[in-house]
Amino acid sequence: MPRKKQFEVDDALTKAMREFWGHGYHPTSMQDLVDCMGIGRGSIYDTFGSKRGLFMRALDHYIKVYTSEFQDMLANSASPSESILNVFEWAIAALVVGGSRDGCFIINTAAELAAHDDEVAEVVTELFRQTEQAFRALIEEGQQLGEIPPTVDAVLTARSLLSLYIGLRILTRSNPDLSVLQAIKSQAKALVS
Amino acid sequence: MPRKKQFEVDDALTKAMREFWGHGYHPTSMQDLVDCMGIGRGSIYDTFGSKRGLFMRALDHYIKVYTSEFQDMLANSASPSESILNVFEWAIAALVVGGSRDGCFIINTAAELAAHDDEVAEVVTELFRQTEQAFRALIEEGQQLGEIPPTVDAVLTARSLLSLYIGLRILTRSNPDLSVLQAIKSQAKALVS
DNA sequence: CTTGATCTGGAACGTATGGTAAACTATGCC
DNA sequence: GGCATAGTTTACCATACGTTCCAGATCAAG
Repeated sequence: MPRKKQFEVDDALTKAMREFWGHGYHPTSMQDLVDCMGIGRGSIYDTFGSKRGLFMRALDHYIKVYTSEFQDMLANSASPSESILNVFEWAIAALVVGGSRDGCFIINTAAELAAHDDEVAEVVTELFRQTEQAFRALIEEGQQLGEIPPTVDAVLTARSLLSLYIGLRILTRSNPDLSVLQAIKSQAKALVS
Repeated sequence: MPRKKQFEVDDALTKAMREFWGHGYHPTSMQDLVDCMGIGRGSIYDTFGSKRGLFMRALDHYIKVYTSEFQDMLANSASPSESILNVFEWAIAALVVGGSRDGCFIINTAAELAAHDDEVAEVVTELFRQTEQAFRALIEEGQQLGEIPPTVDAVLTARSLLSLYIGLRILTRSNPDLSVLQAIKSQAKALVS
């Protein structure tokens, strides 16, 4: 009976995500989204309801991708402390290899919207919390393996790593100076050595 | 001969700064600015040229105020390492005392605009550089006084403090969880102990 | 092939945007 | 007091915004 959708929702979401990620919520117009997603306005509104609805879906989509890449990175690391370093190396590589100053979608969104949008704040906070937990788990794992000193406070250090990471990502948006970014990575290493 | 300005430029700038600071560049409309500055559109355009011109002036104004407060804080601290801690305590207090999630204007601007606006990126990067230098000077001063171990790498640690600070400020925008912020402050202390 | 449900793309809507132009008002020197 | 100068106010402009709507295209079931 019904006609099938002529576009893949996930494809469209990925394109919208990239647009929002790079430019932010407010500077991205519906026309930009129509152009980059390759589908009509009507289809966007039928499928996602509103610009904000599309943004929230794009944010969720990013979290899925982000979480997935994060897991892959963990799986491909030789040890917990190397996993931690890889997180920082990965963020630096995004700048060096791609030359992209887009940073992290979640962190950009935290800065742009979270202060005045409680729903966004909740999503963002939850991911920060998860990231902190992931760092904490890696630290504790490393301690059990004996490669991270037992004197390291797992909770406090996980929170510090999160803050260092956010700082690195924000610096990336304005300052492509590698030596600063490498210093932050070194500090992350020092915290778990 | 000419009629005198009926408003104080600095007053108007302070009001505009607060508006941009709290809401960001794009979500702030000229009408918002007319309302909050208490002067007419014409006067704004005559004095500041454009919305962007006003924003850049507001950003400069913030830097003046920020730098001044920074110097005051340094002058009122008992020692270099206490100065460093006060920077973090000050950022936390802005949330606790005022309940404001506005964060730091510069850091918000770095996240919102720096990636696509080279002039903004330059201003922001310069202030980051100055902040890093201030941290570095404090560390070296503390080392000469013997309160910070000579084994601490001043450059690397200054950069880490900057990154921790930026992270703290971004977290403030979404997550008013004090224990996380206190952990970051503790880490800052640990880095210079 | 017809039918009916769904999807699509673009036209159209009302509003709000950043910016401008011009009339009006106040000031201080001649 | 006139007059040039500059500040203020108001109305306005063209455009761009997010959203809605609808005519037509496309599909699957009967």
